[in-house]
Amino acid sequence: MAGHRITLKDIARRLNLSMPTVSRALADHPDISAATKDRVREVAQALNYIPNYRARYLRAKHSRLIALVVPEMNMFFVPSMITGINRVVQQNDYSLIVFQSDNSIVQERRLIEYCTHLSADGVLLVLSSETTDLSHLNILRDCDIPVVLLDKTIDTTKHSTITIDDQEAGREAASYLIDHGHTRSIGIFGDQRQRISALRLKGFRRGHTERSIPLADTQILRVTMLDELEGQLDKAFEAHPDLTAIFTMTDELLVYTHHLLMRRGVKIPDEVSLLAISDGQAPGFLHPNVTHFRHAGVEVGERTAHILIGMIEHNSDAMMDVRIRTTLVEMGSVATRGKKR
Amino acid sequence: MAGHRITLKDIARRLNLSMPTVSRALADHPDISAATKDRVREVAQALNYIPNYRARYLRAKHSRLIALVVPEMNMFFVPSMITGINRVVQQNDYSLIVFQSDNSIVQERRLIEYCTHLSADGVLLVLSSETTDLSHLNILRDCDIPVVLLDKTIDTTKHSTITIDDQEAGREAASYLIDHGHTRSIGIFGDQRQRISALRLKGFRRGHTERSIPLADTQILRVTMLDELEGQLDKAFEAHPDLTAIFTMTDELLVYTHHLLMRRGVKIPDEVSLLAISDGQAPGFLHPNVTHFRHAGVEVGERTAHILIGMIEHNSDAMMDVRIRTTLVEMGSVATRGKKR
DNA sequence: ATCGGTTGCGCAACCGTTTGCGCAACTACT
DNA sequence: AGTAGTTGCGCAAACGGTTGCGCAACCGAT
Repeated sequence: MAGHRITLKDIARRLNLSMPTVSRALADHPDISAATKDRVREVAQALNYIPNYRARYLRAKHSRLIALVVPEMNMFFVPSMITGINRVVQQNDYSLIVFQSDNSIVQERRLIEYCTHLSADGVLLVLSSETTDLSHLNILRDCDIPVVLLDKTIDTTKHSTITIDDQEAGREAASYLIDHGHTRSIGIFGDQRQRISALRLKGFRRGHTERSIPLADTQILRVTMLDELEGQLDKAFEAHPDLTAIFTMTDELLVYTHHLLMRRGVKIPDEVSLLAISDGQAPGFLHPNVTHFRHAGVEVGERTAHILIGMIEHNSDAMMDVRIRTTLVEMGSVATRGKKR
Repeated sequence: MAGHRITLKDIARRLNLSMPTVSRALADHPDISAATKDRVREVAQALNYIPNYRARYLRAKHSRLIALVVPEMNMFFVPSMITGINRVVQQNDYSLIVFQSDNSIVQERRLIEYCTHLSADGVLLVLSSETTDLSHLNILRDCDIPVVLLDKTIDTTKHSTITIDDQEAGREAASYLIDHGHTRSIGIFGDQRQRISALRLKGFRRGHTERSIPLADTQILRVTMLDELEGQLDKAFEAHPDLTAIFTMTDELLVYTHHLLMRRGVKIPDEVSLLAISDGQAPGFLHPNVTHFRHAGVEVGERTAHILIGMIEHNSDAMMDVRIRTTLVEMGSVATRGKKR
């Protein structure tokens, strides 16, 4: 029986029926009598019939495929985000197809194009760090494929976007530190060409000015490559012997900063307090646990997938710009200083 | 121009050619003259022609789709494995489609079936923890879809399998500790119903007996749920006040164990040495860094993908059983004790 | 002029499924 | 008996592309 997959035609032949009848029987179409449906189902079962979705969706305009393009699988945000996306996607009978651009704009463009070849019903995109404009998304619009940008974005976007409220998170972090008496902290931020970094820094700054706490430029670390961190941190400690707190903008920065602090023998939070924006996993296994503003990847993924599926199914081209608020999770790495609080 | 995607027919009409000619021109078929090819390509470009892969592969027997089914996206192994798989898959012009079974056998079965609907060319499967037999893979054989099991497997498999050499890794770990003078260590292992746990434990045991070092059953922790770990660890410390080393079987166990040790104020490696089998990421940001037998996810993914693609393209049903050796990465968390070298 | 070979293209079938429409047979109502 | 409505099914086209084969036109060699 091998060498040939059972088709509707086989079933039809076996029952002296026509293909359309078999097709409708399996689809539970009202035109077909109950008796026939039973016979068809029985034979389909016996012959181990497996529908061919490629053929089915060739006729339909949709494919029930959703593509996700991520720059890389880092260990923090992306896996949990995929978990969230996957959950919603599977619930709605779509399949998720994952591509990785390796932070290359060339790859990203190629993959987006590939999505059109596959006739994906929708695209979820986390921009690569090289991406500076969104012209390569035009092809999606030409094909009427909705796209939602996640997490990372750039300024002039004309596309639906889900991010966390980066600026607000930065502001709250600063505010939280100041509330606990930390008037001299340093903030560790990523590549400033990325909007996400710029916004978090902007918020962090604003949090200080709002409370009229000075924030020198030497209190801001801008880390493009992770291996610069150690040197920059050394300098910051030298410039600010009185610093009492450190804020890290991402999980990557957090775990490495934590590691460096331990190596210096710095006691957390007795000597230096530590605060982060995080997905919530790393803070739980670092010691001591780290207080953070949580930015739950699963939830971001779920909401994003919902929005995309909504766009697909209601053919809506409405542009959304959702900003997800972070939530404070106190885990004891920030000590209270001075008279405040 | 919207509302209708350009097809070969459109191009053909525009050039007064037939569809087959256009198709062959774009495929660079030798039967077509260079002049015609140029004209076709030009028009295709101008009209923004996008091939429909569903239609193309309807005729071909293959889909150039590879499905990956994982139980969950934990933060350690899976992301790096996906990175590796993705690299090879993309290099070979396949696409990777990722499903998550949430550690449910029901989901796993459903997803495997779904792979057949999609006519995936091959399936990569990391078994869910609930899976105890492989009968749900028969449907893949019926459809001539090759499958490779990764990382996790069960005993009676009749399928190609890529794992690390779990038993050997366990043995080497024990041996390494003994070499460094640790004759009283405890080993932390996962759910014993999983083959991977049983093998690593078996190896750890053998490593001890080979060197005639006794290993009491109280030196073995079997952790099914992570929250049991703390209690079991307390007991072990009580039962073996002379213990000098701890071995953890996975990254999850490592980070949590590390956390608990820090909380107890245990100095690593001065008071207790720490050794792990790991993907290599966590040991780098824990403090101190952790010596481990590395089990590189990227490499596993790459090799697996290669093997699967080989099976697909050479139609080989040869069964392979590849065991990848781990490599020792010394990061200073294991101290040398006693007279031994 | 005849023949064999090449070049460049079109015809038609095919992949597996869905769907609009038509139609025979049957039922029920006047 | 005639009409109208229903029930259950088949015909054929369509989705968008690929492929085996045929064939006319042209080439150069005999």
